[in-house]
Order: sequence, then C-alpha cells, then structure tokens
Amino acid sequence: MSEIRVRFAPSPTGYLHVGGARTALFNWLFARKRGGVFVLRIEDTDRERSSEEMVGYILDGLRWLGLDWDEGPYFQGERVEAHRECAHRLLDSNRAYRCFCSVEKLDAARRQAIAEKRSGAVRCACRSLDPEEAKRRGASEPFAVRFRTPEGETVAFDDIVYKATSKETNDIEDFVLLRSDGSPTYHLSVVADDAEMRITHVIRGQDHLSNAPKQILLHRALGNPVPVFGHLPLLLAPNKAKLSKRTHGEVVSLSFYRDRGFVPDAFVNFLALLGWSPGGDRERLSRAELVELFDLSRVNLSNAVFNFALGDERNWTDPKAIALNAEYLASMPLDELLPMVRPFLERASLWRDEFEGTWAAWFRRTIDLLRERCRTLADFAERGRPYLADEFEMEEKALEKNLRGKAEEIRGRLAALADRLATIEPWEAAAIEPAVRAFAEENALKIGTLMNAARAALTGTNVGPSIFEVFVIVGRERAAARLRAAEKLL
RNA sequence: GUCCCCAUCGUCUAGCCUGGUCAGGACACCGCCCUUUCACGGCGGCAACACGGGUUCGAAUCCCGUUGGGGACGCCA
Repeated sequence: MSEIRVRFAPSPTGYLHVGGARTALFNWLFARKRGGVFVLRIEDTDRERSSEEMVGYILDGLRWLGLDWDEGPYFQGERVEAHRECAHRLLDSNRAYRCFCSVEKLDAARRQAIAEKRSGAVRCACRSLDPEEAKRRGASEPFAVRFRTPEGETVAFDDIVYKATSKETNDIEDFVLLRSDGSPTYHLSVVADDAEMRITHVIRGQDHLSNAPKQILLHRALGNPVPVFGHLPLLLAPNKAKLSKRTHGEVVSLSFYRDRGFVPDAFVNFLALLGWSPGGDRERLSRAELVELFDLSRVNLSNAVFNFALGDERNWTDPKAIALNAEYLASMPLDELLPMVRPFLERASLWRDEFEGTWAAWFRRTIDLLRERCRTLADFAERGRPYLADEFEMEEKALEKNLRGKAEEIRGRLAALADRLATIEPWEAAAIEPAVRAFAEENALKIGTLMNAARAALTGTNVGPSIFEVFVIVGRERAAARLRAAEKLL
C-alpha cells in the first residue's frame, strides 16, 4: 500500500476563514490518523487577487491551530510551465482544443441558454474546428484552450463522505485549461499538481463536489492515477449562506478567534465537531483523541450552521465554541494557560515582568482564581484589572447598589474594617473570613451587606470570586486603601 | 433555468447501513438547589424525526414523490 498523501490548498485571496480552517483540520486529522503526509500548497494562480501578505496570514493561522504540515508550502504559481505543458499534451492528443470565442460572446450564450431554460453547460462551436486549421489560426489569433469533454458518458466515483456519486458528461461544460494569455486555470493546475505531488486523497469543501468529475476526466486524459475524493459539508452563516470573508466579515476570519482569546485546542475541538462526530456522547476531545477517533467516512452529509452574532456582546460567536473555550480555560494545566494570558495583559498594559519573577506565585494564584469566570483569554484582562493594577473602574451599578445604597449602614465601618485588616494573621482566607464576620457582628452589620460593600470597594464590581480570596489577592495594604477610598464615595 | 448534494430539538449532533429504544447528548434558554455576589457544580423543564405516498406485523431508519435548503454551471479558486 502506497503512502497516503493529502493536501490543503488555500488560495491567498483573503484571510484564512473558519471554513478553510476546518478543511485544513480535517486533512490534518486524516493524515495524522493514517500516518500520511500533509502537504500545504498555496494556489496563487489568480495573480491579481493573491498577495504575499495573505500567504503569511494563512501560515500564521495554521500554526496557531497547531496544524503542522509535512511538505510545502508549495506555490502553484511557480509551476505554470509544467501546467502549460500538460495543456499542450492534451492539445496534441486532441483531448483539448483551441477556442477563439470572446468572453463576451460566451457570456451572452450562457445567459441565453439559462433564459431559454436550457443547461448552462454550453458547448463552444470551436470544438468542431479542424485541429490543423485551428493551430494555424492560433499563430496569429489569441485563443483559450478548452478541455474536450467526452459526450454521453457517466463519470462515477466513490466519495469517502458522499459515497457513490455520478455525473453525466453532457452536463459538464468544456472548461478552460489555458486562458488566452497562456496562463493555466484552476482545474488544470489542481490536477497537474495533485498528480505531481502524488496526492492520494483530495479532501475539500463540498463546493468542489461538482468539480470532481471534471478533474477525474482530466486526470484520465493525462494518464494520471485518480485520487480518492472526500467532500466536506459546508459551513453556513446564520442566514444559511456559504461562509465568506467578504460578506460576513472578520467574525469568520480565523485570526479574529485568536485575537479575541480562544485557546487553540478548544477551537480545534469545536471545529472538529462541526460536521463530524465520533459517535455517542463524546464532545470534549483532546488533539490526541481527535486523531485517534477521526474517521472521514463518519462525516455528516448536511451543511452545518456556524452561529455568530457580532452585535451580541455575550454570544458574539457560536455559543458552543465559547462554552468549550471556557471549559478549556477552567481546566487546562495552569502552566499552559499562563503564557497564553500574557499577550492579552500586555495589550491592556497590565503586564509586569514581576509576574514571571518575584510575584510569580501570586500571579499564578490570581489567574487560577479568575479562570473559572473567564470565557476567553481577553476576559483575564478585563476582569483581572482590579487585581493586577491599581487603577480600575468603579462600576455605577456596584457603587449604587452596594455602597451608596447601603450608606446608612456602612458609613464609617469601611474605614474601621480597613484598620482591622492590620490585625489579621495569617493573611489567608481562612483567617480573614472569621475576622470579617466577627467585625460585622460587633458592628451589628449584616455580613452580606459588608461582603458586598467590600467587593465593590476592592474590585469596583458586584460580581467575582469569594470576597475572602479577593482580600488575599488584593493584599492587606491595597485592600485597606481601597476600603478607605470607598468610604469617601458614600 | 440546468445539474449535483442535503433534510432529527433554536444550534451542533447520536441513532439510519444491519427497521422494533420513553428518539439520547451537548450548547443556548427557563426554573430549583448550592453560594449572603457572580461563576462553577447538581437537579429539573422547554424543545426535533419537513410533508405525502408506498414496502412491512412494525418506518427516524428502506423506496418514490413533494416541499425546503445549499452548492455548481467563470478565460475566479
């Protein structure tokens, strides 16, 4: 049995989006599961729309997800001579022909065919031109090279996902192989490169399903071994349209998920479950488990909706993705989490080198305390501010409800509590709690009122971890200072 | 318009191949418990086999049709 080789072949005409990332992931999983080779090929034959910058983004995205490739990146644009050579071979064997029609004329013919309720797969008149005559004309006239699609045949193939699939060749147009400027088109390049790179399994989006018969025909005409195809159901936007960077914007771009604080493993886990399931109830799956359980033939046949709602503060992207990310944040090894949090703190100007030096133990404890309440890495910067820095916002809600609203009861008591903090030993939750409770009792204060007021004073909010843990993390002096400051707001 | 593909809770899905289960799970949502906050956790609730015909003792499961959705039909990839 020869080696299994798959490829991910994005075109660098835009950012890597979530759908493309999933295609890459499924190729990667398939290769890793079967001990195959994962090839990365950049399909940059559309020179006008491709850019080097986009190539960089695509590589960054794959690296972020941890989808390491074994070969490449190869650039299709560097192989145009080989592709052209294929077209000429086809021309020589009469499996392709020269077409002298103008693009305008063809467009008009196609529109008319559709208007007359006929097939859109129009055949060009140049198909029946005498090859020798066409060759002579070609010396002085621009022409495109078209594939001579056989007539009256059925192309059948077994798709790993869609199983038995077939298409009548009469429904396939004579697609272009070489443009009139001599540049190869997608179909030709893909087929030539897949053969050259000895690709055994073509795993890609279902939007390519109707391209498979054309490519099979081309492979046969070229005398290549035909690869096995596996088409993946599409990822749809909430409005059920195919996901596209252009219409759906940055929220479908992979880099957006990195920037908004997703853990790569969590996002990979989520992506894997979009269109595939190992069967049963298992959902939280590590990368190793994914590789172990992955089975392309178990991929769903129907398209999956990727839910996002940018206007929605809480569920700006698929709630299930967020839930999974929160689960990873809460339970992943702290040592892996810490370095992921750092860039988000840096971006918010909350990072201090001491966090990795003299304050390392304290920092670990702080992040560990916060993680249960964070849904993205960005939340650490947002919720962590009162713990990590001295300037933080006093939320109006907290101020009104737990400080000013309770002014009669707590006036003078906050400052008194601040004094009391100095006497607590050791400075741990187990000692702070009884001391604070005793203080409340002595002052005829409801403990809840005092705790809520303290939370507002120390963190500026009315939500967060146990107030006694908060005291520990904020620290004796800072806590006292904040209590006194809050006293002045009453 | 032509061709191709698809169809289980709001969403992701298990079950379908090899008909017989209260159609299972997760997320979301709602309630209760835990907690004098929030979150986590626990318990419970809401919620689906698109429709119509067959085949069969019996259909989510097999067949046909309808409807709905998606994709392709480019000298884009």
